[in-house]
Amino acid sequence: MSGGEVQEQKGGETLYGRLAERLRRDIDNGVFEANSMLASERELAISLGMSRETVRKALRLLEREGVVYSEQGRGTFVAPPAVREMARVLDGFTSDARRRGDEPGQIILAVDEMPASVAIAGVLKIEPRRPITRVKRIRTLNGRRIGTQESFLALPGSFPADDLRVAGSLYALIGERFSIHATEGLESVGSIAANADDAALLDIAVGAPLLLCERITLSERRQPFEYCEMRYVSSYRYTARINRSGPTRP
Amino acid sequence: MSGGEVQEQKGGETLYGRLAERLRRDIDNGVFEANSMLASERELAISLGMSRETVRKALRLLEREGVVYSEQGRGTFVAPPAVREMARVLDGFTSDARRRGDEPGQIILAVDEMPASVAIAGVLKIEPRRPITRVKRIRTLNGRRIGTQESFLALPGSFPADDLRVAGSLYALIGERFSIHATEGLESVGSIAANADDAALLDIAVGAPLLLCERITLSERRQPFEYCEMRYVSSYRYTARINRSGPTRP
DNA sequence: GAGTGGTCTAGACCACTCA
DNA sequence: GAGTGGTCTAGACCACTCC
Repeated sequence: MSGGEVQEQKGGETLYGRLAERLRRDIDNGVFEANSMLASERELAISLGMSRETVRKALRLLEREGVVYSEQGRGTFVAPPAVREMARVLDGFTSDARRRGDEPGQIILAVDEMPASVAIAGVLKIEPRRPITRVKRIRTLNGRRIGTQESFLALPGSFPADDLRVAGSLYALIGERFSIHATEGLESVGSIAANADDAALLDIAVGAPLLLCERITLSERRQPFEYCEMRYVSSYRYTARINRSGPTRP
Repeated sequence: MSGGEVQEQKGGETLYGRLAERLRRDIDNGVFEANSMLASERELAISLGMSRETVRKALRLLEREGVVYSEQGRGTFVAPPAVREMARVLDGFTSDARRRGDEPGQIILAVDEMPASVAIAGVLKIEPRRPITRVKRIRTLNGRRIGTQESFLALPGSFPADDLRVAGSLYALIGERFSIHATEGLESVGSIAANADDAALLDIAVGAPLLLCERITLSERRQPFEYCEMRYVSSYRYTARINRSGPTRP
């Protein structure tokens, strides 16, 4: 048994991560045809000089990304391009938009401190009236106004609006300033009619249909630190890949 | 090295699946407090008589479900209840609603065959004018009409509306009848104003804001077999847990 | 029956956190 | 430095598909 031998671990990445990256690139570049079979896990392991479990980790990663799919007893196959091109994660407005080749932007309307209302204190798990930071912005796409966004943040301190203008991304600023890193969140979507504020900010009629997205964002330690409400005009769409895996009802 | 020993594999499930189930149940029943640390992977492995990798598989499964979270160098912790109760997967209208304790229902308006339009043939990757099955339904929640749903299905054959009434679930019927099993899909959401049809079916005013959801559903072999358009009244909401894991841009 | 993915093991080293 | 999760290995058995 030669369990842990040398393990070169170069480049700061993992072995399976590098293999996944390489396979992903090959598949994107059309080295393999859609639905064609990859080499078997055992073949890959032997030819690359790594363990089969490591190959499997790379393949399971690619499967979760929608790049390949495996079937027991048959093999591992290249997913059709339509599937591969699907947006993979809803990781926020900016990258969602960038992924589709659009240029996102923002207009910062306000960054101020206010006492938490009972409702917001409830979702952020803090005491009511504790000071929170409010950030109100207009989201743009290729210069066009497509929605408003209002964030309520429970943070150790506040920051001036100019810092956000410089940083560009709210999450990047919060990560750098307060060492709070967003990991996941609960999102909820629905529809709503534009009110007078929305109408004025987005240059639409009162009563026009808007896409309403609410989000509670969690830190690494799973503490909610942001409640966020977004209202998008109907031309904007929000896209995601959905896994239908049996969760055994949480 | 006694690699593959007896491996009892009873009950048709996997070892790590049963461990995950047990931990999930204990956590739900409050055996552990929120944010409290679980036994370490090594301890669990020894005390349960299984390998550490198997314990890890169970923990990674629970982590993806949002039940626990791990931090390198610190330990594995119970996620706060708010996180655990988050809807885990958007696995279709019915279970999304059931998870929140509501009673979903449907009114089947039409099941018929029609030639595929160019647009639908495009997304389903079939030739235009090939016959497809159309299913139009009204979705209800606790008896109230909350939305319309129109599915366009590329199937080897059709079925009478009564079969769908008996089966209850469209996916269950398709799985049983044609051995096509839905695995994942691309969903897109936006907003739209109600047209005359929507208004009549949902008993709302023309122009009222609706939540528009489109879905392309894929089979196990990653062939698209359904294009589906859903329109929900604004009181209905659609909820999901979002992972913010760096995907290295697909 | 040959080949495939799915599970499981016993052990190793590494990176990290925390006292 | 003790303890934790993260990675990796070499090898085994099982369930499944396809010929």
